[in-house]
Amino acid sequence: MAIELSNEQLFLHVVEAGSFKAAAEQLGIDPSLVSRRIVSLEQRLNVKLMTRSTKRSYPTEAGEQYYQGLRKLLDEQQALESQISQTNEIPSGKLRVAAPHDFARQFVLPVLTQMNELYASLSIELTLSSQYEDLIGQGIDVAIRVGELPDSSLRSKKLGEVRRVLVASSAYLMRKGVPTDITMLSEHDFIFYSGAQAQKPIEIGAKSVKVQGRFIVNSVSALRDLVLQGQGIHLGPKWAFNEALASGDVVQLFKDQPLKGFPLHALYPCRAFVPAKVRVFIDTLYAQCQQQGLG
Amino acid sequence: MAIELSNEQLFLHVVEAGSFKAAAEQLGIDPSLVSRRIVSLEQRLNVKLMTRSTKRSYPTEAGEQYYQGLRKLLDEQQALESQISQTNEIPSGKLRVAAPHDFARQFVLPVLTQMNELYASLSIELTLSSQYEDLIGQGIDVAIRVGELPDSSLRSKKLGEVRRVLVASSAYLMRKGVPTDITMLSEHDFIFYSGAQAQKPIEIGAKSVKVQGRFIVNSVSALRDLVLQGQGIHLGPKWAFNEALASGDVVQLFKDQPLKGFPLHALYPCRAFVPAKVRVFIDTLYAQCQQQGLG
DNA sequence: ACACTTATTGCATTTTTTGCATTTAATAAA
DNA sequence: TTTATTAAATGCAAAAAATGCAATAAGTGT
Repeated sequence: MAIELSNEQLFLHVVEAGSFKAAAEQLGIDPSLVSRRIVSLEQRLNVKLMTRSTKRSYPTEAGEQYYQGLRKLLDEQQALESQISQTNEIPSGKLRVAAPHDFARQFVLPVLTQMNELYASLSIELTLSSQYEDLIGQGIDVAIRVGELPDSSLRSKKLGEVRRVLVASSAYLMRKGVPTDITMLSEHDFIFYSGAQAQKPIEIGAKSVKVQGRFIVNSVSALRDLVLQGQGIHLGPKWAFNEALASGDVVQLFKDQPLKGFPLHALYPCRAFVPAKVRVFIDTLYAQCQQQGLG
Repeated sequence: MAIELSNEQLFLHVVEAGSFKAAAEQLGIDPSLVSRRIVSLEQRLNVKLMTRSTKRSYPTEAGEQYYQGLRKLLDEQQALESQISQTNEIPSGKLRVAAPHDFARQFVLPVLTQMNELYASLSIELTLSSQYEDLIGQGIDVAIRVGELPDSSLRSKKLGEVRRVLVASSAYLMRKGVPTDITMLSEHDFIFYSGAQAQKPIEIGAKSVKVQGRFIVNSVSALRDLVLQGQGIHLGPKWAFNEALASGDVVQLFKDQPLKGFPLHALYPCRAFVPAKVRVFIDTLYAQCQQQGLG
């Protein structure tokens, strides 16, 4: 069986498969061929790319660098070729997404599972994290970010606006009383999401009020649990509380007063040709966000 | 003789050589081989890349797109490989520079001739123009820009600051009188460079004065000729008048008053790995600018 | 229409690629 | 330390491809 891959593409497979043999099996070729071609690549570059061992073969430092760079370049080349050959580009290869945990569960996962079903030759790696500042450039294709954008040399597409709500459980309000004026908030127990916004004064309309609380948690779902348990008032993303609001478990305070929302962005590397997998993912996620009320 | 080029690289050669035969001769291979490999590439992409003819063969529209994209990607891959293999990267391939005419003659050309002598496998294409807004992305590797940067998705490196001087010939001043106060400038004949700055009030120190004139020219050297011929006062880049000032043909007015300069930038596409040819060019040009008093 | 140049095709040859069987090397268990 | 196990490298022969030469076809300019 002939091989239709270049040595460089084969190298990517080997790194991702974790061993020469695994790569050979996935591609239906002889392991010796994999070995020979990697050696040939190493000789051309005059650098050892893989550290061989029985259990697993790892890329060397140079190999890791080469892998990261090549993956982008070859993805981009594929995008270019799809474009010029007027082929409907089909997402393929490995799509690596980084997103905040709770947002991802609600918005990203459905998109990824849909893409997974739709495109047979696509594999997916989802990194859930709240700390992925500089993950791009380390192999992440798309990162989702809530809040103002930092500088960065990345491209961005605005997916929508995260509206925020001030919520508390009816049990809590029963116990502590319903604040009828914004200034009354300072007398209440607050629950904060960690990060820049935590413990900052809350701005509602033109007014600003300093609030207090003892819980700071970096998980939206954990915060929702705390709210439902009546631990206090929380200023959080509307999407996380839609259900609880509908069921009446949670009450929205100052419903008619405007609260500043957060912009929501997809960040991806700046390149001339954006691979289909990235484009389709962002487009689908955008549609998803619009549809679910993050317009 | 074996060929060490991929079909894609060969395609770049063919486009640049202008015909299959020329490419074959440059590479020391048979023209039939060139033909076959281009056909093979066309079949893989399912698109006709070249329009064949006897005298010259041109890329089709798809071919042109593919050429532009590939050139960048392969340059970048080469930069990546040089980096990981710790090879001192040697500038090679085609370096395409766009720069304003007169600035290029004084600053860019020396750098390019030096690079041309230093690097045997480098070829150079210099586009002299004052209108090259969006040339990058159309095959230009580096563009030089005087003045404030527009937005753009390009990377930039500040090369220096173009200091400006207010100059006139002694003959002109003899005839029209030497302005001793800034407000007196409004009574003089001015010569303008075309563009945004033309005919705008001149700001010297804290003062601003509206000036008049009938010449607007988009050439620094032509403007210098006009100044030398005593046609009027000109606010122009200092570097263009250094010689004339030293020889006394031209007199600098309000020498001790600060005049706002223009920033000078090199713009180049945003990519993960900047090819050696681009890096070396910018670095050398930077040194050149610093040395010639554009710090 | 003719001369001339370039691209393409047929074919024989050389070179490279590939898989199988085997050897070598490395890790893990006894 | 020895042994069992698994992966990577190597020798070799078969298969596939890449290549150059010579001949043909196609396009350009006179």
